Amino acid sequence: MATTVGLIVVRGPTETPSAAFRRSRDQHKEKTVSTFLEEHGRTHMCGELREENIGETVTLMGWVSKYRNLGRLVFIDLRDRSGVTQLRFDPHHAEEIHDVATELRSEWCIAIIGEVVSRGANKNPDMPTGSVEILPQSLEVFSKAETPPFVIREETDAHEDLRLRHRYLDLRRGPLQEALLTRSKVNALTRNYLVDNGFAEFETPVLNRSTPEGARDYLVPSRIHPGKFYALPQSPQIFKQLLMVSGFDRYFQIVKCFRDEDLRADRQPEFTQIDMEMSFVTPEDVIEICEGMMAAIFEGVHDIDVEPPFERLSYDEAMVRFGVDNPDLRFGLEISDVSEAVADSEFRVFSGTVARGDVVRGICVEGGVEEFSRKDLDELEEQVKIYGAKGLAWVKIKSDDWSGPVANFIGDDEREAISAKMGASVGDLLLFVAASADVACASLGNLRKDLGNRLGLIDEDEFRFCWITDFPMFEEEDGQLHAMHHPFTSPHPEDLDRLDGDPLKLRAQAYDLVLNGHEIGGGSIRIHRQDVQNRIFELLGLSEQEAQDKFGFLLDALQYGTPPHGGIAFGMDRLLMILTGVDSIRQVIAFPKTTQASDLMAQAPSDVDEEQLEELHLRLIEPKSEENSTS
RNA sequence: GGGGUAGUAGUUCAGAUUGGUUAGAACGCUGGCCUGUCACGCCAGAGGCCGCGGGUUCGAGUCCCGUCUACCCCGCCA
Repeated sequence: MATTVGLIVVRGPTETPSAAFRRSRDQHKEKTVSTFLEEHGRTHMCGELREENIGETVTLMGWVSKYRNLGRLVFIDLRDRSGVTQLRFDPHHAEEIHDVATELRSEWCIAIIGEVVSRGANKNPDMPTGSVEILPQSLEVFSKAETPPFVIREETDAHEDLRLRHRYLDLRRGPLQEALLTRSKVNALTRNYLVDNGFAEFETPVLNRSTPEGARDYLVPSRIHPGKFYALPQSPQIFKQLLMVSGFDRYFQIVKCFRDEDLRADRQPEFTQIDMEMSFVTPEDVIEICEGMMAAIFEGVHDIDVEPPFERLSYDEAMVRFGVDNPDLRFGLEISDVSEAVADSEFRVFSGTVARGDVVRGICVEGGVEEFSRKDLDELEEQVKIYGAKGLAWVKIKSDDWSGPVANFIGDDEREAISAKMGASVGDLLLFVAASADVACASLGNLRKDLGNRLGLIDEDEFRFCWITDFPMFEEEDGQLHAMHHPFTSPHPEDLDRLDGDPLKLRAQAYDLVLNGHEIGGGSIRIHRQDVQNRIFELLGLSEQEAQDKFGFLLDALQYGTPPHGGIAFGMDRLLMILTGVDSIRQVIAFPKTTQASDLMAQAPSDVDEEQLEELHLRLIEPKSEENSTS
């Protein structure tokens, strides 16, 4: 076989590296097109060679991952998305190729043709391909590489902003490759499952009309209609309901959604939903389909059985026991309400709080007496203050007595009642928050999650699903009602004839799917009757005219024989974050944005030309901020 | 809008309490040596606007003020 040698920098004795690089680049221009790919096809991926391939001549293509020169013997780890194979360049086998190999550097993109041989006694048991190596007979350099700004290997300690600036390099690393390939797999599993269950995939508009409800919209100015704007969808909610009106029966879409709100580790301005809607269904039907879908995804990705049906909790029960509507059920540390037990307490903070109609709730940390120093407890107090708690009262139950700053104010009868309520015994640490129910829930609910992490109570390999049901229809803010889910959510059937009672007591036919403490999906049965829809708008303080202005086309559609329908949407990014065991959704998105909604690689958002603004009938009112002094 | 953490070689960090001659280490990079490495090893070398701007001072990486960027959180996200 002829030896092909492609673009190789062989540096002259007095030549600088950059001069050598330029010279070889210029030489490469003469050889305008490599004919390597016309003559040779890839026969294997780098991660798949095993002992049974010994003796075969293979063609591999990939990147130089690691270079080890032992003098006359050169080893190179060649990497592609499937893994790594070791190449051995030995002057005994091919002198010319060996000389060329000594010039290779990290991240050059190359192809080799060579024989698979056994490593004999030099096997590497830590590599899947560790019992074989390749003796290359020919080598083609497709392209050389500058030294990357950070080393491309499985584990990196480079800061995230640097990696985001060079995302295409970060994405060469194994963990990110796996995450994105898992993402692709979940896409395929989802489509297969839903299509098999009678769902059809439809696209809905991205350029849409702005609706004032909900999150802040991303707006797109219209060139053709001066002064008017499209909005990017926060979700395809109304369109999927219209598809039900049209009779498509079962719809799904894997779709980008946009919300212009502040970011978090699990929130990006553009994110992907698995969006579904079904006609003629009860919540049970939706839940069953979703459980089947989760089972298919988890079996396909991790080969594990998540064992539906999943546990269910009402919203009220979740809030009382766990303080949040997205409880992590992988550990205990449940919250107890001790308001009654401390109503007459000598400790005024407790009794005063109860007298005001607020609550005293606590968490019993089994065996926590030894675990927590005064400093630790101060830290925990800081944690609850974030959520508005004034303080964190604590008591250590030691064998002889209760200790802690407030212990003296708690009488014997009270102690007995508290212990009974919290299931406390000697050696336990009791933590209390006295506050409004909202603050007590938020502070203790989040404290509980912190404690679960801190005490190592969480089995990272466990996937614990839970449905939260019976959400309130409305929440109140400054005397104004807001829809908790969205204004098209149907009231609970048992509450339908109580629409004239206290609206805050109305329950919705809404359900969230929670996995390991993250809300991964939420949906509801929708209102399909116009009279009910009008009543809900009324409760929300929307006049008929306003409702018509905002949602007129949906209301019109409801007049033409609407099937009962309902659906759900899953947060694909959050689901993947849990599936791949990472702690931010940036790690499962190919090109994510920073917490300031910037793309550090593409440098978006950016300035635009005056002419573009003009065409769009826009004028900037803020003076342009000066260029960043750091950039 | 608010709270917290960080920013010093290409990278990850030390140096900061106590302002003082020439700002260090590791990894990476470059060169040399090395035939079984796989975090290869050994030797040598290059590499710095101490985020940016201002102030205090005889003198600032270090003290003060402002500002920018990244990350985490509260608010916000039907």
